[in-house]
This record gives sequence, structure tokens and C-alpha cells, in this order.
Amino acid sequence: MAGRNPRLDDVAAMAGVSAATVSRYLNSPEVVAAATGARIREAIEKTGYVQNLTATALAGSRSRLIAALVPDIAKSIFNDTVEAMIDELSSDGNSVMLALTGADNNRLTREINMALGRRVDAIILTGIVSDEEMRQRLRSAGTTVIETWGLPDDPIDVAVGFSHRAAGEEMARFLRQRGYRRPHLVVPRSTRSERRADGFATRWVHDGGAAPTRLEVNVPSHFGQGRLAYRGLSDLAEQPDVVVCGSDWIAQGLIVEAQAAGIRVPDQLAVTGFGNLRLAGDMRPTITSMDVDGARIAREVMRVLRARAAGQEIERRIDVGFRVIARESA
Amino acid sequence: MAGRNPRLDDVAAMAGVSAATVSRYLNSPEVVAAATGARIREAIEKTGYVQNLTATALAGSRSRLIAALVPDIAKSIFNDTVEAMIDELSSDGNSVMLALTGADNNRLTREINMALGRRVDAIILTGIVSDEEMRQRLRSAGTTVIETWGLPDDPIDVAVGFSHRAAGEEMARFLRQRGYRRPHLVVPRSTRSERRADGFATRWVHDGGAAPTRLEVNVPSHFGQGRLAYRGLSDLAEQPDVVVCGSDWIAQGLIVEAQAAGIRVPDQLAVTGFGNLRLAGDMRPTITSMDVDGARIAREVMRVLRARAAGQEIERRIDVGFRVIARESA
DNA sequence: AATGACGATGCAAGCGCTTGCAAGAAACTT
DNA sequence: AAGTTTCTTGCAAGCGCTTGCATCGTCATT
Repeated sequence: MAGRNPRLDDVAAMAGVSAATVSRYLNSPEVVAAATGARIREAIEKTGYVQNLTATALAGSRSRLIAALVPDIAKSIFNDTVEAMIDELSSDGNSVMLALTGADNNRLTREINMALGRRVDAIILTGIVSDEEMRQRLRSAGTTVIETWGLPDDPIDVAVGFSHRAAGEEMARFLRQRGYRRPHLVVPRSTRSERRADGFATRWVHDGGAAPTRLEVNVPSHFGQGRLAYRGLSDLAEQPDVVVCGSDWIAQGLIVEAQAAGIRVPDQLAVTGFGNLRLAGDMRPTITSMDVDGARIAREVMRVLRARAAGQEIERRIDVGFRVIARESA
Repeated sequence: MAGRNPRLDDVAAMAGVSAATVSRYLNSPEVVAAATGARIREAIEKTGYVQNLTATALAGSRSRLIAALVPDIAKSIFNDTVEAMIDELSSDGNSVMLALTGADNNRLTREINMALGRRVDAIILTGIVSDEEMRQRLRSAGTTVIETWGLPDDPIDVAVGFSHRAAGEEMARFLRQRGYRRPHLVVPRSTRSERRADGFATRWVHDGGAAPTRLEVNVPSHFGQGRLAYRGLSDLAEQPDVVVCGSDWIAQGLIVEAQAAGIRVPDQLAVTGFGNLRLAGDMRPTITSMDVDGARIAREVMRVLRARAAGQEIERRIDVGFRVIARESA
């Protein structure tokens, strides 16, 4: 090797053209003459040239970098969405900066600043940014900002998701119709889960039921919390006939604990989850859950991004809906 | 807003210093005089300046961008490691480009090129790059390359992991000592799993056992494959007394299916997993598994990165080991 | 044959920051 | 008080690419 990475100039010199032409060939091959293109291709091959995307980003107007901020990836309901997004984005020639924000506002702030500093083409948020100052900051940054999974009334920029409240209501309707009468809610302490629980309760009462009992659990949720939730049932004055869990993990943990105690699910106690994770369909009994099409969210996000790149207008709120998946557990 | 983002110049002008001084303040505050620093800080505040890290990367020698390539994140045993790494890296002021490679060599190639193009400071690989040409390419790229989870004899650059063969041997020793006699291996089609299975078989035979039977399953592994594996048992001439699964998911799927068929675990059939995922300790029965300290891997990776950044030498192979976690299932 | 129109390429001015070198000011030495 | 050393800061040349404008053939058109 010549000691340093080959540059555009080197390729240009070898192909006998100017750097500008090589640049054009790289970005829109159709504008350079076929013969020239062939020579350039050959020169690239020979020199082992790799375009320096940092320089490209600085000189051009796009960075082809997208920031995705998620709470976590170890046990997240969003992973399918995130995975699908990363997949699609990179097939489109983008790189994805993944940042974890946890439940911590400081980290969110730090990562948003980082993203802004890298001049990303878009910031994809999962979960809700509640800090009003930060929302304002993002609005004025002039970057495309996509909030996912939720569907705020007034998105920062564009939102792709569904109404958690409506999802809660739907679950209430479903269980009521199945004949359950005493639901108990296990609610992770996250805005979204709480909203679903509220929707459930409102609807349930509206339909003539008694206000459901409710247990709050910490996030991120996992099996252990389901077990805890099961044990918590004994504190209740009246035993529920169905436990509505904020995630499939909680549901599964609760089922395991119930079964260990000799309780038959769903005969003696029904259980529902949320997220329709793989495990929901694979455990015994299979778990009744609520499905959100993560891949669909990813696709809509891509549609927004492409529209923006092409300078087209796009609706600000995109509802991808949800649906109850009835299985054995309720 | 003035129509465009504020630049270093703007801050400099407002603070009454040159751009160079502001740059110095940003990168090593201690070299600029305290009073000047204060003025600059104020100017930054007022203008709302956000350093353009693209330009920083181009002008400087570091990009503070790290590429992490993983097979997937939806159902990966690596997630804890990846999460811990992203966490630590971003506290250190780096951004992480996460790319998914699947099982597909083309995608790996594409993402490595992308990373090289962005002039990342390091590439962190999870899983094994088997393509010799690619290994060579990475070697000559002059970037820090860290292979994780595995421990090849001849790393591309640095490797942080453990010997899968040794892990397999250890499991064989453990089960033999517990008195099991007829193991059956459920092996995902990945180099690492196969290596563990080979280690197990070799050791088992060496210790006087009969060669274990073996079932291969596709990756990525999940509960469903465990169920399949359970059903596959009936094809065996002789029934095993313990099933050694390539992942905790497979183990759990198999247990669920066995229990549904009325088989008691571990009395009638013992099961082991791999990865010591959360679920291993949370299901009933709890699953005997093999633990790899993902956070430790992340820490070692960070140590390598810091050493490199400081220009220090570092060992090329870092063994983080593993250990059997004995629980109820075997 | 003269005139446009058009396609292909080159020129050169950035994009916003870093950093080696040098100079002026301030603080010590002797 | 002159000579050193140590701090601070500014100058200016990059880092490697993109892109508006200009140029120059080449064809098609009249």
C-alpha cells in the first residue's frame, strides 16, 4: 500500500479524468459516458478505492446517516421494528446510528445532541419524548424527526404508530365479549402502558363493568415481574378471572407461576399479554396478545424518509393500528 | 434563526477569538485561558452552537464512530453484550453504527465496506468472519477490528471471547458427573454452536461415553425449534436422558413441548440450554445453562479500544471464559 | 454551411473543522 | 534589566469530497 488510503484524485488520475467526473460516476453513473465509466470502474478496482463518506457528507447535503433512539435492545418489544428498520435503511445505502436512551432523560438529551452534531438525515424516536424543551429543540433543528409506536396529537414532526388508548379499549371490548367479568391490570410504569390501561379501564366501566384493579410494575418488564404480579394477586379482596398484562413477558411469567401453583390457565385464570412476541405463540398455553406490526411501522418510516428525501409532502400522523390475537390463554 | 446552523466562526466572532481557539476549547478546554473559555462557553450558549462532528471527523484523525456488526437483534444471545457496549461507547463520546449482517455474507461485506467508508475508529464483529478474503481486507484496512464471542487462533486484529470447544467440553464433564449417560445434542447451524457440539462429543467419548446423537436446526434459533427438536426425539432408536440445546430458547421450547406431552423435566428428561438468558432462571423448571458474561465482553472491548486510542499495545486474544449454571432442568 | 441544443467533462470554490508553526504576552531567572 | 521559558492565541493549510458554472465537442436542424 502507498501508506495512505487512495482518494478520489488517485482514481481520477488513473482513469485519466478529473475528480469531478469520478464523483459524478459514483453518485449518478448515468451522467458519465459509458466508456469513461468503465475506465473509472477499473481504476477503482485497481486502487481499492473506498469512498470517504465523511467527506461526502460534509461536502454534500445528506449524510446518509440515520439515528435511531430506543430505550433498550436487550428486552424490548421494539426489536422487530428496529431490526426491520435497520435492514431497510441499510439496503437503501444509509447507516444507522443506534443509541440507547434507557428511561433516562439525560441520556436522551445527550444522544439527540450527538445525532444533531453528526448532522443525521433523520432521527427516529421510539417511545415518547415528554420534555417540552427537547421537543421544541427538535422542531427547530430542521431535521426529519419520526416518533414511532405512539401517535401524539401534535407530533414533533411525523409520527408512525397507533393509539395506545384505543388498543386498551379494544382489549376491554374483547375480554368483555368473551365473558370475563373481573379483570386485573398489570401495568408497567411507562406512558404507553399506562395509556392502554386507562383506555381499558374507561371502556370497561363505560360498558358497565366495575373499575378494574391495578398493579404497577417497573420497566423494563420481564418474566420476573409476571411472577411478582401473580403473587400480588393474593392481596386482592376479590380474585380476578383475567389478568391483563402490559407485555407478553409479564404474561408468561405470570402463567408459569400460576401453573407452578397448580392453577390451570385459562380455566381458573385467564391471562393476556401485549406485543405478540414470538413466545406468545410458542408457550403452553399459547398467549392471547395484541399484535402491532413492527415491520409495518418500519415500512411506513421508510416511506416517510423517502418522501422527505424526494421533497414531497407527507401526512404527519400515520396510524398502523393493532389487533387482538386470540389464543389459548384467554 | 439565521437560516443556517451556527458555525465555529460564529461562536468565535461572538467571543472575540479565532476559530482555532474555540476548536481548542472544545477539544481540550484546559489549554485555553479560563477567562477566554468562559466567553466561549457563553457564546456557544447564545448561538446554540452544535459542533459539526462530520467536519470534526474529516479534519481530525478520529471519527468517534464505531461500527458494531451483529447477526440480528430481535432474538440474539448477544444483545446484552451489544447493549453494554453501546452504553459504554456512548458515555465515552462515541456513536455506534449498528449493522445487521444476518447469516448472509453479502450483507457482511456491504456493511464492512460502509464502515470502512465512514472511516470508523473500530469495527466490532460478533460472530465469525469466515471469508478469508474479507479477513485479509480487514487486516490491511488498518482499522481496529475486534472479534467477539469467539476466540480464533489467529484473530484479524484482536479477539475477545472464549473457546466454544472448551465450553462444549465443560458441559460434557458437568453432565457426566451428574450421572447422565445418553445425551442428545440439538445444534443450531452456526460455526460456534457446532464447535461446542464437537467439543462436547469429543470429551464425552474420551470419557468413555457413546457418541451422542445429534440434531441440526436452523438459525436464528427460537422456541419453535425446541418444540420441533422434542418431536424429533421419537425418531431416535434409544431415548436420551438429557438433551443439550444450543440455546436457552431451544431448551425452553423443548421443555414446554415435553411438559405438554406429560413428560416431567428433569426426572424423565433433563435439558440444558446455552447463554443463560433471563428466561433460563425465570421459567419452571429453571434451566441449567452456560453463562457467558456479556457485560464483561463489553468491558474488555472498551479496554481494547481505549488502549488503542492511547496507542498502547494490547494482547490479541482475550479469554473471558464461561461457566455452567446448574439449575433445575438438569 | 451556419446555428442551436445537448451531452460530457473540467475548474474551482466551498463544506466546517483541526493542527503545526509562529508570534506576542506574561512570568521567571539570574 | 535583559534573557529565558511558558502560556495563549492566531494564521493558514489542509481533510476528501460535491456541485454550479463554463467549456468544448458532437449531432441534429434549417
